[in-house]
Amino acid sequence: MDPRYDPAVIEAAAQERWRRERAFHVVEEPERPKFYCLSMFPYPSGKLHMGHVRNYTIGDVITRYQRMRGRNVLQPMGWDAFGLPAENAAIANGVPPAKWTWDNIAYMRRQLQSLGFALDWEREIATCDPRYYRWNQWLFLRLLERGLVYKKTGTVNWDPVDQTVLANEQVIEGRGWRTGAVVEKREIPMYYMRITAYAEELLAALDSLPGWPERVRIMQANWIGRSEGVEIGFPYGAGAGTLNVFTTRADTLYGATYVAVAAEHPLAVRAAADNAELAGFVERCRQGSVMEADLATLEKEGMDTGLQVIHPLTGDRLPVWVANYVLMGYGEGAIMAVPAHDERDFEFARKYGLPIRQVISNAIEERRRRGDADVAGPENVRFDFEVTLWKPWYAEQEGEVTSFCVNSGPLDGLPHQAATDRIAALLEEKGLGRKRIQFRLRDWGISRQRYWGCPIPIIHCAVCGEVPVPDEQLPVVLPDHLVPDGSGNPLSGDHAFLDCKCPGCGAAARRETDTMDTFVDSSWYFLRYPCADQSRAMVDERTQYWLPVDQYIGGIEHAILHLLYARFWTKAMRDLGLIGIDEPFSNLLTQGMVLNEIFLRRGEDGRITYFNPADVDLETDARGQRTAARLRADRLPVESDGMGTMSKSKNNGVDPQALVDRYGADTARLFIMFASPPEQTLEWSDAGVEGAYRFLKRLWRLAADHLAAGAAGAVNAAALTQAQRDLRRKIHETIAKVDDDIGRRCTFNTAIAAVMELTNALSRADDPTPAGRALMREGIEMSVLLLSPIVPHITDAIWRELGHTGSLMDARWPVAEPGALTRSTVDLVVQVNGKLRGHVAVAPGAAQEDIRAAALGNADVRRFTDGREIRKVIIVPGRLINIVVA
RNA sequence: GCCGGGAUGGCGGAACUGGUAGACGCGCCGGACUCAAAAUCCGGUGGUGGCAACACCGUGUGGGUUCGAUUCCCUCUCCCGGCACCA
Repeated sequence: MDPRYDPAVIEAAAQERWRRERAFHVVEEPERPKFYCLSMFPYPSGKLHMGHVRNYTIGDVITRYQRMRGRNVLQPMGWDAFGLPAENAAIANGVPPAKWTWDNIAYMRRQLQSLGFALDWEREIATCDPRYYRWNQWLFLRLLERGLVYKKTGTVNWDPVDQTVLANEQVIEGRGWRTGAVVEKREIPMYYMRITAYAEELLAALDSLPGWPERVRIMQANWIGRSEGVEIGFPYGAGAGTLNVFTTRADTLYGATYVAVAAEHPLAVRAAADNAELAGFVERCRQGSVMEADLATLEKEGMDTGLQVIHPLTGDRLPVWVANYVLMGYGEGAIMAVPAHDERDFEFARKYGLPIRQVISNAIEERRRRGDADVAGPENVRFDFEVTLWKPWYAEQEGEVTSFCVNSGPLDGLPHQAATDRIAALLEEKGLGRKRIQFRLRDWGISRQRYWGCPIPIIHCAVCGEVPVPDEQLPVVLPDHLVPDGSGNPLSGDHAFLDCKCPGCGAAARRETDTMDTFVDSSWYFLRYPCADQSRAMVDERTQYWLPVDQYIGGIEHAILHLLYARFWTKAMRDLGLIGIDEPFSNLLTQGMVLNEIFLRRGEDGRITYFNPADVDLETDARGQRTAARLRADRLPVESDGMGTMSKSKNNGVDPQALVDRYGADTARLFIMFASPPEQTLEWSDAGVEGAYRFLKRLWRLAADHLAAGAAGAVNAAALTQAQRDLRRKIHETIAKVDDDIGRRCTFNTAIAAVMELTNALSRADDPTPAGRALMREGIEMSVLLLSPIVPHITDAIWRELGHTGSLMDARWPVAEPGALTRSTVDLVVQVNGKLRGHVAVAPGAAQEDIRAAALGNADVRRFTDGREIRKVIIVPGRLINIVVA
């Protein structure tokens, strides 16, 4: 065995053999347990970034582990190939998005292969391939037939200069990214998918996903936002219908002092028609972006419409305001405002001098008011209702402080739920309200006014209207030679695409030029890998075999949208009879982002220049504390701006290719798995990479030194010295630990640390006896097996050097021998008043009395207990004794 | 603004179910090898005090529960992800 570790040679050899043997290609074997291991497919942006390497290494470790456990494992890969960056590249370089995308795919595929991932490339898909996206179109038509796709207007960002729709990302501080023009909101017709039809199931089924992180399920539940409330009609007065609002606090109806509608609400539009000032306000509300984050931080503004509605119970006339904090997209686009008990209404009412009327009180305040001396005191002052100051208890429903209605006629004295029930009954009698469930979730608008996406299969006919493209004419193929220039969709000017015949009447007609949201592409790609070559159907029986995905791995940033849309599509396809599963992903692992330090200099003109950490040298003092950071080129200091996600704009990316070229794929894989647990953010460290490389060199040398000393026999467990038994226990404890860390916990960092501990122990062993040599061989073999999912190339090479002829990838995953794990004594910690004071060694399973006596008799312990009263002795079996003294 | 998450030595992190805080790695210090350096190997390394044995302090802030809290509860601060057209 070559004493020098040469990753370039061994990695190329292993990869070539895997390719020749089609080692990663799998076929359906119904009698074997299957395992579908899926990583989120990449957008082909040009080259891999560290986030990809992390994502796919996690998936590869799980894949190889499950394979060694005997499962039939599918790990596919493909390309989320439609989207905005291809159009941006076209604008910048004049290259057609299709060519740019396919070139990127070819390059990134080679990169993935060089990292040694066990991917079945024979199932590769790209969403920009008509053989894939024709099934987007086909399913769109099926959903259209069932009313799950429909058309209505939606609000978009409009750049008035470029005359084009902008993505949220293209709106910078309310202005268009290219033109700098103030962005407007514009209403345009769009196709929607009726995801809200599945809202109840999408919410309820979260409970059936124990393999998902709690935080993702909570985020999805909050996103769906089911709330039970009451829809209330405020009559316009002259017998002309009602203004409807939805509220979860119908019990505060008597405190409603005004009604507010969104600027887009029909009532606001009507009122603005003959009120110039109001029209101006509504117009101002139309400025700026459509993003909720922007809207939610706006200063609350509003204007009286001059219109009034009638309170359904008191008959009072309430003013109708237009308010920018009322969202058209939620509920009815109108609210009843109860300033006394809603913080936003309170702020608004204070600003515009609208009346505030208390209708909720609480027991403590009421007792104070009646002069109950027991509750009089400074600590209860905060329960005074005060009209100038907001206090959180105003908005309490029922909690520790019992609240109930006041100043509310028939509701007085009732708590929240009873009052809500009463109000609903009273309103229902009058035909002015009913209980209703409202979701925060909105239907999914899928129309995009863009070129580089899947065409929506609709034909516009002057006679027949909007006509679905017949199935036999699918796919509607996107022309691949166009080059967008940033001023609208080039499809609108491409007559070869545009012009067609109406399938209904045969007249000349025009194709729909909107394309689909790229979330559509990614909502079902995992169903297509199993049958990527199937040309006659969207999915087939192979989909049935592989689904659901047993382990899905991807970035936490997809916790809501992508995962919710994919769940919705799965359910919709199930209801079309295409698949037999309810949920697509049984287990979900959400990886954290990859960060790196940001270095910069601020110029005199305030301009910031960013420097790549690879070009910066760090200086430290004698303790290792950072003293300076200097740019290598000019030796002058640069400023650190902390850690941030690797990005082009901050110039703090690390190119995975450079890493692989210098250290090899195994070092890259090892470092990225060792640096932090997968769900946490990962901070890049060049020194850490060196450390990973050093470990692999040590592992290699350990094996080479062992082999150089000649053959070793098998371990005879019955004839070992105490030191040998201890080492053997370490070997088998490591097996148990690594199996648990990889198989159950997915904490690959601690699995690697455990093997490092083992190889450290092996290096120190220095035992030339036959038994010692046999133990060394067992230890090296186990280390190689346990590390093989993480660093498959070096372990494959050592495995062969050890004389094995079969493929390591298909070797049996090791299992700890129970006999090797037993101990003759257990070390217990002794605490006095919770502080560590001593240790005692006892036999496993020693009686409590004996443990107690050993602890109390321990000399280190008696220094702290002698002369003091022993009040209590707590014994935690196998762990510690805590002696409580006075 | 709203929803979700995070904060532990000089640094990344470990401590899994409330039970020895700092595993493993990096960095740093000392030593071996070398003409020398690199590489490699050996030893040390949370802070403060002490010659030492040892003691005290210590898991973002302030409080609480407990025999015992990095872990559970409340408060605050800062950082990160998402907010429906980036993917």
